[in-house]
Amino acid sequence: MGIAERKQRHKEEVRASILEAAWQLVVQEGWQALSIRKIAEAIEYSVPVIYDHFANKEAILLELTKQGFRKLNDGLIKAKEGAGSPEQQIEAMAYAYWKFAFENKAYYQVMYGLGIPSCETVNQISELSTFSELILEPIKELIAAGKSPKTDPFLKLHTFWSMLHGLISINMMGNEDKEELNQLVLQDFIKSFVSGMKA
Amino acid sequence: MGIAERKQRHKEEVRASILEAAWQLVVQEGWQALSIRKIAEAIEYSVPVIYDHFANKEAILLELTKQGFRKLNDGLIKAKEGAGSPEQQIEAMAYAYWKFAFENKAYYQVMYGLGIPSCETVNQISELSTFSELILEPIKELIAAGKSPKTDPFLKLHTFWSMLHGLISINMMGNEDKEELNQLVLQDFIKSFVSGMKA
DNA sequence: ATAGTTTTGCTAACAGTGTTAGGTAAAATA
DNA sequence: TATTTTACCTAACACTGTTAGCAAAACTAT
Repeated sequence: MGIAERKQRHKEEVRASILEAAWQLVVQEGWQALSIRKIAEAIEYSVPVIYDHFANKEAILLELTKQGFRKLNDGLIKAKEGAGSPEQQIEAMAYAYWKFAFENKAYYQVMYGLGIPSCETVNQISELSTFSELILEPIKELIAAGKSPKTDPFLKLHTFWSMLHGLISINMMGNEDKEELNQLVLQDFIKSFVSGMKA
Repeated sequence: MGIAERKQRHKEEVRASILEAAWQLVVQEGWQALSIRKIAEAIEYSVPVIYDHFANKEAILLELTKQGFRKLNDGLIKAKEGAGSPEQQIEAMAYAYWKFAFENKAYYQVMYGLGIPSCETVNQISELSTFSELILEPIKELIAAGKSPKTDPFLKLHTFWSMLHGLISINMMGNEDKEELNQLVLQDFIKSFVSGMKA
């Protein structure tokens, strides 16, 4: 009965090739230029085949965002593991986040930014991000060791993430001449964020 | 020779009606649903007439973003004028910025967010924002009055804006149940931002 | 091996998009 | 009144996402 399994395997291959082709197109031409027909041409199948694997174009984008979040999370986990103190952990993760965004601009733009995914889609996604859990721990440690142990860690988490996201998204839309400045801003922010919890 | 002027006036009326119809559609159905044909129908003209007034769809969006920036700047100026000390000015402008974003979600999404305008377009836009000039002054005052007068005001400006933008854009994509939290984050941030410059 | 059934993949279409070429009728000018 | 300019529209082109319906291939059962 290896037939069914071979078919299954083939089906998954096609599905994977759709995602791969889609990703290639997004990287090469930007997500705006992504089209079902181009994907079909790339995988050497006709258009309707794609709809046997994905309900619609948005589902493909959603899958790519999931890939992006997985990759981001991997990077964050590694950064955290490689760091020692809570401060260093936070700093390392901030840099990892920053690095991911700029080494994978296409991913980041699909993950946030573009208005394409509907609201429900975004909510599904945000659950995927383990960023919260990863960074909440060192934040709590820092607060506990500081002089204001009543500080709300969720508040700080939210501040941290917002700042990081804002810095990245502002940097992504155009101003490529100010990268050094933003490096400084990132450093400045991390420093003041950390010291703000100690005090 | 009032004929030419009457014609001119009429042309401007049509142009204005295009922008108004476009704006209506963006507000009602979101910017994704905006189409040239819908605009044409709304203004009761045929499609090509629109191209007598705008080079392409993007030019219409660009004009809307300009309107948005004008409105935002007006709000910021008023907020600044109504405030006293540098701290209060910064706080008032942050709230004005926040308020604008959520009372004019469509504007804010066209101004930032959506990947539609090309990079050149965005660069044209960012010059329009007088946010920098407005907020730089109280930042400088605050730094001068503080204990670290060597602090780079541009750095602080950048930090401030990034944070604000990040907070808003994260809040805009979905999580409408956490508005109170984000209000707190905004307060928390402003506080730590201001005190960070005094120290 | 043959008949029937499921799966697989295609062509072609629908409805929508931005954009433009080309023509007509009205208006202004001579 | 004749001519030129302007205003405007119809129709098309080249795309987009999506789907209905059909032909051929592959598998199953007799």
